[in-house]
Amino acid sequence: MSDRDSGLRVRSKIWLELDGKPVFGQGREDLLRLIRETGSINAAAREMGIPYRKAWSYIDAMEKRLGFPLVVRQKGGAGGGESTLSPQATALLEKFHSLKKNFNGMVDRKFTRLRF
Amino acid sequence: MSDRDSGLRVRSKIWLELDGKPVFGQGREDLLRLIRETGSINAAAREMGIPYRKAWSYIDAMEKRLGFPLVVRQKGGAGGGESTLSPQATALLEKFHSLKKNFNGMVDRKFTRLRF
DNA sequence: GGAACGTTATGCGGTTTTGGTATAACGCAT
DNA sequence: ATGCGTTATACCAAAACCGCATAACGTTCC
Repeated sequence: MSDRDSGLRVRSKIWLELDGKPVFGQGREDLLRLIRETGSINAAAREMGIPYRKAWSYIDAMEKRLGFPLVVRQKGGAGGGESTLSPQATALLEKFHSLKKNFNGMVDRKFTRLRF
Repeated sequence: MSDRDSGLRVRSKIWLELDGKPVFGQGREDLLRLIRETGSINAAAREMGIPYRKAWSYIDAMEKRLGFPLVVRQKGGAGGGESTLSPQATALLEKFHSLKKNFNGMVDRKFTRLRF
């Protein structure tokens, strides 16, 4: 190592775009995953530490861009309502997880250790 | 190919952080490079299609976080003034370029071609 | 020596985007 | 019917953004 560590760290991320606009990334993956676990948009938002409003607008924006439903919502009913993932959302989650896993592994091995 | 192309594209980027805060990435690299080429913050901003104000605040923020000068400015003088890159900025540019080249090559080969 | 010029540097309103709170709608259980 | 907790939306505040305007500066030209 000829370079002294200056504290600069290399970071990177991967996401999905549609027509040049971001549509799915780390934060959205976490959100969908928590909705699947908790069965509630509200609970998922709380657990992520973001306001419900933000979680809802995330979902709304994703669905509008993708053109198919990600979260099937039921308002009212037992417990006030609930939300589950659509089959397409589950599939997307699975594929993105695999993609991210490969990406992170590659990046960690080759780049993240670098110092400037 | 079992999947039909839905238009979703995989994208990724790499950048540098200091204390968990982003400090240098693609946009800043372009900016510094254009300043080196044109010898002017103003001209660089124009060429990037961003307001001078924004370019200036980019540089200011970077320098404050890094703790050393990136752009040596001279206001007044022949042509009204000029700006050149500090040796440290040139070094940073070179290192980041190399890093990005490796990163992009790897990503293009392994991920960008994927379709969802 | 003085005015002009183009650049750096900074301030200021108006505009748009984002965030958070408050409120309505809903439907099962009691 | 009433209560409850959720989804959904309206509304206002806060923050980021943009463009314009202005000042400071030093060489060049007259």
